[in-house]
Amino acid sequence: MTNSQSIENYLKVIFNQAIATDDVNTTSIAQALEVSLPSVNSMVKKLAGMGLLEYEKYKPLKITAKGRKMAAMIIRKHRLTEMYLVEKMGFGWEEVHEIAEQLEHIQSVAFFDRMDEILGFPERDPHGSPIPNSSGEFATQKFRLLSDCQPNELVTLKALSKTTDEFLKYLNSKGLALGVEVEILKVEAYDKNMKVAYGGKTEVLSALVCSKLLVS
Amino acid sequence: MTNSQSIENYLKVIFNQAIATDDVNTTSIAQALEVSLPSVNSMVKKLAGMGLLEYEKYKPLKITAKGRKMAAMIIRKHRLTEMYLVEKMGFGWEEVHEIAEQLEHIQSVAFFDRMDEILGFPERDPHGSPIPNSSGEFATQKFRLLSDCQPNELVTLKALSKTTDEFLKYLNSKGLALGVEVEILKVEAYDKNMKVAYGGKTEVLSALVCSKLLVS
DNA sequence: TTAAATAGTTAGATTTGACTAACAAATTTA
DNA sequence: TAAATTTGTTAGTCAAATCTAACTATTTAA
Repeated sequence: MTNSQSIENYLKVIFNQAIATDDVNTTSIAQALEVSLPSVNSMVKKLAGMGLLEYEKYKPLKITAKGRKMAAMIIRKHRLTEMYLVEKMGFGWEEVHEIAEQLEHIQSVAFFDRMDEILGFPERDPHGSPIPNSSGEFATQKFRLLSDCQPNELVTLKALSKTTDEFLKYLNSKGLALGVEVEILKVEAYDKNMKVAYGGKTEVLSALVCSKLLVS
Repeated sequence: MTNSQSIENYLKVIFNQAIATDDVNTTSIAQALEVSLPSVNSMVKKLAGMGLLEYEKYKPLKITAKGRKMAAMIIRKHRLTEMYLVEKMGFGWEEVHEIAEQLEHIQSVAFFDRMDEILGFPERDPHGSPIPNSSGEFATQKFRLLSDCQPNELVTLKALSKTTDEFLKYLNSKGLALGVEVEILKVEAYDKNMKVAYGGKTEVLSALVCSKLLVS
């Protein structure tokens, strides 16, 4: 095999970090994968040898076009799987990440293309993250953070940043789902708590929560 | 991880051979997995250490109850996946083995239990092989080989033994599918070719083909 | 602007699961 | 039953992916 699960996991992490900052550093990869720095160093050299990264000693890493494409295909598998699990198998959005982490390493292209077709070629996964198409391209539309919105705005919840299963369960308990219209009633100056209205009720959302909700 | 994909593949092969003969020998495992004899030898010791096999030097191997159960769970995953791919994702029965070989190593129990539920707890996979339930038990009903049937018998195709994708494509081309009623018209004494009738036509099936078709 | 802290690297060990070469036991067959 | 063949085992090697310990380069801050 030319690409092991390990390689795929590194590539995915590197790709995700490259979206934010373009340059990627070794330490952040080590943290994301919960692996030692020397492990990252040796894998990085290997990936560079495969033409997936540009590597020079002590310089920040850069992902190549080839690396970006391969990473996009893995993320495609992950997000299609999440969508399939929610839409076609009845799982909750807080249950699917773990399962998709495993399924994303399945090699069969036909399997994922069939999922894609059955789902009607969705552009976003259940958490609002874009799903790369079979060429590796995906929607780049940027949403605003709810925490950057002002009182009296009426916005729609479109996606989540940095989710965890715990956060998703919290959102379930508050009746917050993608597509919900939220009106900002008040922003507390002191701690940036937001008083909002949606689904016929009012709630107070902490700054932490608001910084993870993407709206438009 | 206490069970790697490698361990799972060994266990599956050993289990399948144990069905036929109870005793299992090292060489047949090596052939089935396309691996060297010393590789099998060292893995067998490891599996014995895990309580999945009984091993004594130069003696035939025996699978333990624990090993049998673990193997059944892997086979359950494989066969449920095949059934799901055919019934819910529109794949042909000749396409699903390869994909299921990969999916059978997914750890999530919920994923397979959900498949099982969606499929209505099927007892057999698309090739007629029994699917172990979530406790590891499965149908043991034995079918007859078509090659053991006599002229003038009317039988129903129930399952296949030793299938390959090529054989399945051959069956597709002949319009042979599970559930088809087959009447045996004549058995050629010399080469055991069978002249049979089904679906409003007659065909001549070779002894090789007849020895892979299970009927009742 | 140098000392301290952080980030990255090298060397060498470990584990897993494979391999080849050499050998030993068991079985088959002449 | 003795020789030949087949089957199983041991010893030692290798590659992948991890680790710790020790070291070097870069960045930050006193």
